[in-house]
Amino acid sequence: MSGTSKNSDLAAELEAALVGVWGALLATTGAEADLSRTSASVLNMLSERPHRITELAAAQAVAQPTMTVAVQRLEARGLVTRERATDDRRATNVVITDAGRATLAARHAARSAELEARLDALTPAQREALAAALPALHALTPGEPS
Amino acid sequence: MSGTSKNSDLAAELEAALVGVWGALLATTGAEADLSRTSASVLNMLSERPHRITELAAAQAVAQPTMTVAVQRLEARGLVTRERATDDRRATNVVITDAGRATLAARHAARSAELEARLDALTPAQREALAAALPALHALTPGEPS
DNA sequence: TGGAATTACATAGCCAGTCTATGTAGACTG
DNA sequence: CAGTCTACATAGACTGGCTATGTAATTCCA
Repeated sequence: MSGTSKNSDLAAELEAALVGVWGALLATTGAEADLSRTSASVLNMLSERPHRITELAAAQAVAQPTMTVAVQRLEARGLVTRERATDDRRATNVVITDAGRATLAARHAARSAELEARLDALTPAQREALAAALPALHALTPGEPS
Repeated sequence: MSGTSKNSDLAAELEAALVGVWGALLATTGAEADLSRTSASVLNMLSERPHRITELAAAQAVAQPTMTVAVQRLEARGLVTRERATDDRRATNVVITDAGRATLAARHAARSAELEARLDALTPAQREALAAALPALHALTPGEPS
């Protein structure tokens, strides 16, 4: 029962652990940086290069009108700008602003700090266990490269 | 730089991994079972024993009116019932229904199946690494006992 | 080449879920 | 027994998601 062993057990325990950790992270860092998961993820995409509304909607798995409104909110907060695409005048290029990059950086810093504080409280062995599990965690996420 | 080593690096990588895994789980299992995180967590609490609105609100770290409305929605969907407490007639005991338990079971099954399928695709070594990291993951979550 | 289909986005209306402020009924207390 | 406290409900506002639909630009093809 321990060699072959039940992936379902591991799945259940892992799920519980993930719920706990993620919930704790959300509770502590989600409050300060008042960006929804979708908005934050959009900003992350835009930090690499401009994207169109439709691209963003597809990438975030939300409906296009949802993304239209989300981008409008981001624009109202000065985190992105919209520009008419020159090649296709129906389309809009959404571009991150300096303020957007700053917000993103602050959010990342807050998360890292929070997680780092929790990591500091662990034993070295526990930290090593986490580090050793990182590749496996990544492997659980097919869509995320590298 | 490797013995003492940088928890900030581990924090950053761990955050990225958690975002990925959690996002993937949400994307696949979150759609079907249309329960919010709070509602699901409430049902989970109620599956053990009935609770009062205030207890639920405190446990979920939401305001009491939020929980009142959440319970009303759950009641409208037949997942819980409310009963006047006999000892304190101001208070309400929120009780899970059979439908509520069924919903919970379906949700858990979907999550487990999804995660198990992903685990099956890993190498045994990766699964062992995840199993070994479970205590550390739990330790990252101060609020969650055992 | 001009009308039909398609595409990219916007608008409108709805719902869930969260908040603060406030109301109400029961319980407690001096 | 009057005042206060407690448990919950209601009201109003906001974010963030959805579907259905509208509009303007582009593409396609007969």
